[in-house]
Amino acid sequence: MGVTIKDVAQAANVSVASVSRVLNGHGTVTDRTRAHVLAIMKQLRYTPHIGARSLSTSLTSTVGVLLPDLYGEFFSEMIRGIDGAARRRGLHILVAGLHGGADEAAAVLGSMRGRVDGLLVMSPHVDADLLADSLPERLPVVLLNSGAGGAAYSSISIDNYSAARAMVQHLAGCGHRRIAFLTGPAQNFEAQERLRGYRAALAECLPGVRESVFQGDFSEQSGTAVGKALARKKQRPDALFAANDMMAIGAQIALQGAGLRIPEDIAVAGFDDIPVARYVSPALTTVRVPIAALGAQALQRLTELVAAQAGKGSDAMTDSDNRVAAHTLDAELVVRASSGSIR
Amino acid sequence: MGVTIKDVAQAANVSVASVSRVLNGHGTVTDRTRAHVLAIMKQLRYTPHIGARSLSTSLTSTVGVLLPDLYGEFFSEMIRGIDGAARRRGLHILVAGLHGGADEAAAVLGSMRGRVDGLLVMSPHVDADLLADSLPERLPVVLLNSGAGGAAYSSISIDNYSAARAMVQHLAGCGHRRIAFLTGPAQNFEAQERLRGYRAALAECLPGVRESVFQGDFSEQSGTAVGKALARKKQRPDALFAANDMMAIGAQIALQGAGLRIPEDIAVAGFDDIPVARYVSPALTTVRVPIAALGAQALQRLTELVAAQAGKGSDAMTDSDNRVAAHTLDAELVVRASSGSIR
DNA sequence: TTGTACGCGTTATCAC
DNA sequence: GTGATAACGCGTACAA
Repeated sequence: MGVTIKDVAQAANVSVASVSRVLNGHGTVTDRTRAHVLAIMKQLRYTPHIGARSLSTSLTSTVGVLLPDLYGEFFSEMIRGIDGAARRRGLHILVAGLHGGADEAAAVLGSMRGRVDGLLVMSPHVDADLLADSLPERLPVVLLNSGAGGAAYSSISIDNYSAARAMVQHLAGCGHRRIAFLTGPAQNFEAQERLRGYRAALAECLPGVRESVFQGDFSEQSGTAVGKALARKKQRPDALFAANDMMAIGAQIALQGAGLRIPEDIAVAGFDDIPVARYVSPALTTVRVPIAALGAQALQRLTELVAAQAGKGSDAMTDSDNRVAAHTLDAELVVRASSGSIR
Repeated sequence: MGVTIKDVAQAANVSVASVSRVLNGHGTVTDRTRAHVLAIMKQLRYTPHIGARSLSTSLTSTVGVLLPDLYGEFFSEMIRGIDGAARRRGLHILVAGLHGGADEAAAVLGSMRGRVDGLLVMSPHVDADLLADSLPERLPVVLLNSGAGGAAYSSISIDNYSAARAMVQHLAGCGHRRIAFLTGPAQNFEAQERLRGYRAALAECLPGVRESVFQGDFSEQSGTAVGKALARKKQRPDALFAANDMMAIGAQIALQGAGLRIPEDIAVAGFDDIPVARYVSPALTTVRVPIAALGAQALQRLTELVAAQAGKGSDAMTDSDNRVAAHTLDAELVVRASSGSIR
């Protein structure tokens, strides 16, 4: 096996304690010995064994990242944001995809003991109960884009409500009156919030106009289905606002396939600003979600929790500390210049 | 802190040794005691502390995944493939992005000691020398999409050469004669292989026709630049084959912007089959890289190496084991049906 | 300032 | 079949 702290101590003619002190800068060491030890460490290419360290410190300098098996850009952007923030703090990230349902989530949650100092969780299958049940010890947790934590867990999400509201306001401002909403899965927190924003804006900008909500599931396919259904209708909406870009794209292509012009016959708007949104024609008008920033913020929040817990020990503080109000980030309305899907 | 093996032993009125035996199924235990211990473990919601275990077994059941900071779909697909394969084997993955150059790579490499049983590395900045220099102990490594390992390290990649060759053959088969190639960074192994495939097919199918290679850097921007330059030329190629999809898309949009029709005036082909390739119009003809499968295969290979090393100890085998010939996966030519970018 | 010795949670090797 | 107990590598009182 690798070179240990003992080897370094022996080679430097000091005790392991001194080497440890040099390593962590805690105790007091002569500049002379410090330099000597440092030199030996470099020469021997010594790297501390994290597992051993975490045994005595109960710190791993690693955070767990639990993500749903969503495809594509969203996933990678989130990881990039988290990884960047983690690297800046000298942390490592342990990534796991939560494919299955609650049971698998519980298993993964459990297997995190001793591996991580905290958890970043983003999953529709995880709620406060499951967390409380299958979480090892008092592990700090930050929930991402989920309202499931309630008051018990810290959470960070974008302001889905306001963003959706702003989009509908924009559509109304463009002169559209019959604005339909293509919503996501009913249990999905983000979908709920976006729907809420749609309704609020409708009540606000177009009083008396009835809402028109179609059910989707965030997939392109469901967007296609609704697009086709819409194309067949005698009385079509002026505009369709989909709860995410993939559905918007599916709908847009279906509508175009049925001979309708975007945005002349019907305007289309999305949510997320995934890269593809720029390349369909006309380019999609959408809401930009600062995914990477979201991940970075979440990690930031998590490190605070970790520090707080480490500092205060098992004082009574832990509870109120975790109960920090949910924090939200703003999203940005993206209206593409040249050939937009809204006019 | 959490409940330890000691707590379980005490609650079950047995020794820690017995609990450990139940845990790992190694030694011999009465069915009766086994059941009892199991019950207590469940009741106490005990989870083994991995750090401690790895200290005595020097096994972590975790593999490190080092990826370049490439954006988007490629990144996430790769992680998905690896994560799936890892989960099936009960492994965890530690993900790190290699943003900077060689020095940062070395640092990250070093910090993996004690954390992982093996490493999956995909980075243009990592070569055999760096690996040998900054790798802790005899850590098994599998290189992804890189020829940098030489004979010293196991590597898995797609057959860039054959795939590019097949694409050019296809283009020639469609009647194109003046086929230009938009290449990637000169140091990039994959770009080199694709260029080699282009040249081979040219020599093979269109003897006498001079090659026409433009320099790009895998970015959409560089594709745009070449597209614009091409549009201004008096004598244009029949077809443009870009070493990746982003460049192909940039070029296609630029060519269209200059009033040229795709594929009538000039055919465009790409490489990767990123999702956007399906949504640009006309949809891109491209080479599908089985990214997730690639990741899964790499993990598979890595676990074999890990097992081999663990089994044989530090026998003389390790060397020849690692020297397994580089393994390649096939890519698939994707010719989109309706409105393709090639005709 | 420096060194000794113990504990962290687990596994594995012995005796019993 | 079961129970002490020595590692594993490191941090850290405590003593010197």
